[in-house]
Amino acid sequence: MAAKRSGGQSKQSERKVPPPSGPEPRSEQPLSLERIVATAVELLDSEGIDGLKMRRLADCLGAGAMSLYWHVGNKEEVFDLALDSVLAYRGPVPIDASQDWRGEVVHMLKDWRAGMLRHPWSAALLPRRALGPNILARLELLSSTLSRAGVADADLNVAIWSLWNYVIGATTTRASFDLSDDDRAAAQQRLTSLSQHYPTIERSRLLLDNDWDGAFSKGLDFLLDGLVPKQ
Amino acid sequence: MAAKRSGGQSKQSERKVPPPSGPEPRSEQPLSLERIVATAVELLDSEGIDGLKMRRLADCLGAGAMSLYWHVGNKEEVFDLALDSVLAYRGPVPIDASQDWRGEVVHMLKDWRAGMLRHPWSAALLPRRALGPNILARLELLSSTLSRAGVADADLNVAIWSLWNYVIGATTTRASFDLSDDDRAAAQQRLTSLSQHYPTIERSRLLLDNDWDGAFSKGLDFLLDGLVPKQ
DNA sequence: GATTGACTCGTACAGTGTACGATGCGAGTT
DNA sequence: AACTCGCATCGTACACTGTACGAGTCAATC
Repeated sequence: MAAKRSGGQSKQSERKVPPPSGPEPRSEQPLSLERIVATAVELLDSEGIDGLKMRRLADCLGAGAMSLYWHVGNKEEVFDLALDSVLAYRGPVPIDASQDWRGEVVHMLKDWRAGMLRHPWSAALLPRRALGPNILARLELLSSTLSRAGVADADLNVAIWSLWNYVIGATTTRASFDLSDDDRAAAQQRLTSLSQHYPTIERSRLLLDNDWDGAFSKGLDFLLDGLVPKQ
Repeated sequence: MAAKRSGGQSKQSERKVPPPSGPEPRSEQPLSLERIVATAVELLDSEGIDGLKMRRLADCLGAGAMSLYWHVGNKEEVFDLALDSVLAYRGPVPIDASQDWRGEVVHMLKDWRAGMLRHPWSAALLPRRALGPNILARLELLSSTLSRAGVADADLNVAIWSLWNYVIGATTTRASFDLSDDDRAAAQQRLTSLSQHYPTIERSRLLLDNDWDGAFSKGLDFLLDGLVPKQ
């Protein structure tokens, strides 16, 4: 197991500031990896995953299309960087430190999910990408917390992957099933018209219940119950 | 909650067989939705998700590129059809019927995962697509089985989504992390070089353990333990 | 023979990512 | 001052994509 993508690391270095003349008249400051990634995130937020074109991104930056390729190896790398930039984690309020392991885990995973739903494109991107430093940091936090909570080293692997799977599955699903009301109405109609084939699905209101957050929390509790049985 | 995609349903109907003259000399039988989908699956299997181009698909079928568009609305629809065609489920051997609910659930979910891993592109496709009939059938089976197992209607929703999340997360992860040995070696090296930052990850051999199947089974057991506590 | 409708496909177009090479620029070095 | 050199930018060009459009084929029907 490990991550894909051949480490890119394109050129570029620090640059002399243009003689400090107050806030530039916008869009004339030099290109930089940070600016590129930040703008890519904005673009992804507003236009979605297919809305990110190299030319468009360059336009938003007030640059020529090919200028981006000095800072970035290819479009894929832009995706990688945008994804990891969105997954930074500052940790919980440090008050309840180290007492409540379960609270910490839940907090981090909820924050993870929330962050990805704030940038829905990230959910679709995650499975295909490398493990960036922010993701690894979260996994490390998860590992150490669970270890402190008493999960045996032999089970740690399974525990982490189970939680990972749960979060990934939940966010990708949620991100792609977030519909307009019209869509929802159409889907409801379609489903009831097929209700003789799927009676239990209908009874459970599987596709109609909108309480994604609650479902995520409850399911996470169940999973944690299984992983670390209450003594 | 519901499915995306505006129902397509492109033209096409049954066609008169060319006067039965034994097995055609290959690649001269007429186009059909079935042939298109089957060939698309083959192509996806061998070339991956980016390897499916309309022109290439048409070539493989011995047809002109634009002929496909008589049977199919657009490329997206090809993806939808290929995905659902891969997710049919025949059910378990009917011997142990209805006794062992947990065995049934595990069997279906393992089969689900196995099917998707046989066609790794399907994992990447699933989250973005509509719920086809084969997927809905699996969800219905899951619902009814869990219901029989004693899960309250109020919890059914959470239970189903939890299992869904787990399966989706596990398969997409597995499908995108399936690396060559070289890749794995490189990743191992990279990780150990960062081991001071991620000590617990290293200790748990998170990225190095290759027993995906075992991890999937164990995690699934934990989750089911949480969902339906052993009485 | 004429008409119709199912089906096929060649051509064309508006994009896409990016290879390549020309250009500008600021700092050393001589 | 003239020079080189590395960083950084960008215009042009190319190969390739999905697919709109319309002309073509062919069998069944009138």
